[in-house]
Amino acid sequence: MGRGKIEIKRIENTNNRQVTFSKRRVGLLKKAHELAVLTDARIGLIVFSASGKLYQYQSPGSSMEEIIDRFLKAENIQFENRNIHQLPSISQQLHSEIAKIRNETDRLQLSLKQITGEDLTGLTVNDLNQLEEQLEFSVGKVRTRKVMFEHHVMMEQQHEIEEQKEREIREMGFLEPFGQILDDSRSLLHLGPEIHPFQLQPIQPNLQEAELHGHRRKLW
Amino acid sequence: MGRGKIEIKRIENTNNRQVTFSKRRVGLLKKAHELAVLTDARIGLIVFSASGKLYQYQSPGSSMEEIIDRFLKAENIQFENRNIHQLPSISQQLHSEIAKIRNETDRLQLSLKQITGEDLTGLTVNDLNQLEEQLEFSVGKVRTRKVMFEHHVMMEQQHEIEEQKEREIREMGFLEPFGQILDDSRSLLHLGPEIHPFQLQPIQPNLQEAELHGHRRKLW
DNA sequence: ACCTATTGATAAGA
DNA sequence: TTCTTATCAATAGGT
Repeated sequence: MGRGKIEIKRIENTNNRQVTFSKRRVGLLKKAHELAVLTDARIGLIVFSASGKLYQYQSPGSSMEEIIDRFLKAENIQFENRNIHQLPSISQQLHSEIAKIRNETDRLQLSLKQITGEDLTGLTVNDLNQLEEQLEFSVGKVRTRKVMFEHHVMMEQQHEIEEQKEREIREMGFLEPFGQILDDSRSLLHLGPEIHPFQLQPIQPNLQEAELHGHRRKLW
Repeated sequence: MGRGKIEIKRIENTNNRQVTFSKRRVGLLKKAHELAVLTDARIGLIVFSASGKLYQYQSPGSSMEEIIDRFLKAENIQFENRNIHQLPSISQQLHSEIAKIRNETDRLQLSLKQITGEDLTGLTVNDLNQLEEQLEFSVGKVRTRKVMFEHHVMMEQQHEIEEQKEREIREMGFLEPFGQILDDSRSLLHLGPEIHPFQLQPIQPNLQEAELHGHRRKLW
């Protein structure tokens, strides 16, 4: 994105390298900020220039320590000389941040109460119809997921059996020709040989009539 | 840089927000990598999606721990210098308060995603059964509520009719109202919320890509 | 720093 | 989610 294309490898010319660092560093921080704001991501970015100067970015309302903390927990890493300290802070900003998140929390709590049926006060008949439809949809997703699980387990067992057979055949001295075929067929099914966290493909919900418990629903 | 210009502020549409996150996350990591390679910078980048998934980048030949370590040391020095004029404890408290509320928010968001079927990753068959049960319960509540509404409307109409009759009768010279019983039925609608909190333990968000994209419908 | 031709990133839609 | 493509944004090279 400039007057010419450049390869992504170390820029040998010192001056160009420094200029590029300055320009792209700004661009990177900007991108990080945009991502954080647009999508509610929590971001921590640390940049040391070749000459050792530090630049950093953290998403609004976060401290780098908070992000690092969370990162280390997620990574389950023990970190010894972790000196937590305080960045210069504007407590007013923090307070308004807190208010913001609290609002969000309240909103979520209400949503949950409504969707669990714990609190349906204030909902119109129309709201209730929509809610019911959402719930039907959710039930469908859950059931689909369950079926997929069962299927997955079945395949797992099938695989065990196949492997056992294979071993037996091999022990009997009739080896070779079958192994490859089996492996191929497995890869077609995208089944890993080990236990994988199971994943569903996104399924487009069927907005058409779904009849459950003999209850009829209207389309919208 | 797309079909249209967008403002840098939180994207309200959930689907767009997730899509944008996925795309821009890739872009950001790429930019970080390019800066690192082109200019010999040491970079550590930590990104948590709104749903708590972790993504990271570190420049070639670095580990995130190394970068964090270096960051903390560098910050300490800077901080030491500024510390004279700062009272860390207050904003530290605020940060930890924010972290606390955010955890709660994350938890709620996950619960909502689970109950709407938008994200069922990480749930065991047992969890799914429990969830299904909860959903059936919710549907029941919603339907009951709808029935009560209908009943209420009916009663309302009935009441109209009765009053009309009454007026007619009165005009004809007779009296005697029947109203009290009907009013009682109306108070049934102000049922207090019954408690049946939905509870699946929030799952520890995991690393790397595992994006599930449920269907989303705006209810609230 | 500023300028702008070009390449790169990405929003919207399929 | 992935692919395409029209548009907007970043930036390489130059002043």
